[in-house]
Amino acid sequence: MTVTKDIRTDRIFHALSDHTRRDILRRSLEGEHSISELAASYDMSFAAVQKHVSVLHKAGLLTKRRKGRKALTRGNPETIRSATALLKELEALCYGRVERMDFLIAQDNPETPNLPSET
Amino acid sequence: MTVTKDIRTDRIFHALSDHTRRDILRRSLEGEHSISELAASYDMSFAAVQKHVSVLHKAGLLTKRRKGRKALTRGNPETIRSATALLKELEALCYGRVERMDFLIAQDNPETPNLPSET
DNA sequence: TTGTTCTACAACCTATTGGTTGTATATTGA
DNA sequence: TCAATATACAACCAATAGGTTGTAGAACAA
Repeated sequence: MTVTKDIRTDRIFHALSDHTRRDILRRSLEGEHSISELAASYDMSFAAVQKHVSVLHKAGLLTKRRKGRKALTRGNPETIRSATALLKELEALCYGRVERMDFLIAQDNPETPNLPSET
Repeated sequence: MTVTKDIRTDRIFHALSDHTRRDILRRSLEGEHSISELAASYDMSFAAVQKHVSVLHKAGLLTKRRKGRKALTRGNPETIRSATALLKELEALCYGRVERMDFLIAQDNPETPNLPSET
């Protein structure tokens, strides 16, 4: 995997890592919205929402088009699909391990796995 | 969607937004690895890799188990699947829009969509 | 024309991230 | 026993994130 592709992937997942941005993305996937229209829904300044839109835009998760004085945002399913594909690849790696474990069965590891306690 | 679930989702995508962490996750999905074993592969300190593992762990993307003095990491496919499911939901929203656009066809928007220039 | 709306963007502030080094502790092997 | 290994974790630092306010310009509506 190339460095630039890594950086693009970093940007996509970073953009998805904020729930306000995920919400903006959801709405932009359902239909076009102006930034001020979006901004009205959140308890933060217009500029803050504008920045969130910018992060999504730079990640390629949404496109913008001008309509008069409005900037209409629209979700870009292509980019979401590329992220989904990457996650599917990760899942596939796991399946690979399960298969391999069929061969290496009855080995050791009785210790209980350890997920962090919810905080 | 509840706040705590939002926070958990934030953590998952944040953990995925760093290519070193994605690489650690890949390897941990293929099989168990000790932290020092992982750390040997990256051009950064042991402590830095340890922090990356911690981020993945807190996001629920991997589990840890003790084996003597080693801490063995293992990828957790369950969490990856939950992230995949969320992205699939987003994609579905988009399909909804396309359908709706079939009804609202021949409206306006001739302007070209605008993705940011690659940087 | 003039006021309003919508966007863009700079400057600023605080919290978080992603790295570092250093110290402490448990486990292993000779 | 003692040195080496593996981890955990604290303290620190520079850069980035996520918010704010303020300013400026373009498009619209009266």
